[in-house]
Amino acid sequence: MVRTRFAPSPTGEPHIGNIRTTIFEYLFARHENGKFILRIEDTDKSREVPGSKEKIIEGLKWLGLEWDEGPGVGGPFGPYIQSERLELYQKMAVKLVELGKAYYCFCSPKRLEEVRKAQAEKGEAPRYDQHCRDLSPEECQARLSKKEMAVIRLKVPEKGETSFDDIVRGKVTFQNSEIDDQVLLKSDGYPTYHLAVVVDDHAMEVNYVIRGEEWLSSTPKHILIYQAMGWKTPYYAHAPLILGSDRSKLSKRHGATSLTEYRDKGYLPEALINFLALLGWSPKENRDLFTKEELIKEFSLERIQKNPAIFDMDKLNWFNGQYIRKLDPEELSKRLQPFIPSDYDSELVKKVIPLVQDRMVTLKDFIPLTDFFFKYEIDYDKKLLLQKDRKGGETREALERVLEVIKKSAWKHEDLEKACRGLAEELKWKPGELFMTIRVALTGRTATPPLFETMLVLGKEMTVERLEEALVKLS
RNA sequence: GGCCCCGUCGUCUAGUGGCCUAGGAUAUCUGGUUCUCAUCCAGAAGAUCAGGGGUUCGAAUCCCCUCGGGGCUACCA
Repeated sequence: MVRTRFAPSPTGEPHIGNIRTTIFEYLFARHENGKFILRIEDTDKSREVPGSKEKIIEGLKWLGLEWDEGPGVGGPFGPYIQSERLELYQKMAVKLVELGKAYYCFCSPKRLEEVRKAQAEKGEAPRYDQHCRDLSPEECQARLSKKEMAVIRLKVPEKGETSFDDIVRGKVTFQNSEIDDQVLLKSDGYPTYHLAVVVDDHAMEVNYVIRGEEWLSSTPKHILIYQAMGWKTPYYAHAPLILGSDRSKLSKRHGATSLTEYRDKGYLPEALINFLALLGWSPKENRDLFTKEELIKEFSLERIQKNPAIFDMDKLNWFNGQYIRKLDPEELSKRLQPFIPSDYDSELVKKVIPLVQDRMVTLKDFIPLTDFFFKYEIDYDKKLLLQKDRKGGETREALERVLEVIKKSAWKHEDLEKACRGLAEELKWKPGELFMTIRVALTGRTATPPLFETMLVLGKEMTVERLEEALVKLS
């Protein structure tokens, strides 16, 4: 059975690039009727950010990427939080030492620093000089019992090569001589990522490791650990990175990088999933709009792209607009709730929605598009009432006639429009001209939903009031 | 610097030796619909397939070199 996992480290906001890869992990697991696991990799105490674990969980829930095992839902291989599994890693690290595949290292950070500096000066690659690699077991025991600080390092073979068959990249080979003797267990008793990820993926029976390309060059270290332990290696699929507009790794300065930010900016989870799934992966079918279910049906690892993709906000906006338009108005009003003040009249909101559904790109657009429906006073420059070459006098006169005609008209779209068009003809105004003046009087702006729909939602009383207000402005 | 990965319209991509004088989407522009703004519809422009060599009757597709971009190079993930 296929088992994939998302293994975030709680060091900040859920990054949109990781989330894209997570979507791949999720879609693949679902496509294969496998399991999707969430595991928190909190092995670096110093970088941990309080609350970020909760944010990650909240973000996944919001996106609808439900996990089968992990925090909150449990599972047969728990706990799913690495800081609660320390003993396991320690045991495994010691076992590697006993197997002769790893060794204790007593070098101080200061010495390591000096070694690296010297290497840099000589133009050599910075790496551990294997100073402690051949310490005798007796000496190690002696120093350990004196409570000397130590780490456990991987004893990388000096010769040979390590290669693997990456599902998206094909065969990738590294010379063992190029691989550093990686620290596996830190002096504080915590594992490094490299140890923890292998131990847990094995323990949790994860057989498909799908992750970002930044991990490609550490994969041989992981394979070496699997081999040292005599464990079966998983299948690897390294997905391309997501880049910013300048082609460097997507970061803060390119705009929003956090999942929660997109939620707060009014993006729909279904739009985000659709958009992100198509960054670095493409379906066989030549179309863009896919529901989560359709993505699950279509997804395959083989169609993951090799080259990195640039995050294009314009296209996300297009997707979001598409999904907003598809929403049932009732549903849209639900989604809008976090974006409108709680004292807004919900009945009025429902009446306004159909007028702006085609005009919204994000949920956040609702307020700026419609605020004039919800307040009594509107503020605008009276010049907007004056159409090209029209004087104040004739405009006032026109508005007076509009008032008159509207008051007499039945409060129906058809009748209102007929009355106003008739009036325009009588006044020898182009309908558009007259409509624009009315529009400004009613809304304070020049771009709005269609005029008569707007009137109907505004109501007769408010319509009349605002027209009178405009007359005052013009006097 | 070293190692590894990558290179098709601005962007996301289709393409796995002939269907490619390279298709779709988005963005841009133009036109239509229209009371404005959008939506919607139609159309245009936009890629000498990074460049150069091969292989082949034939290459975006296979090989080599060059160039360019990216990732990694921590007791971070």
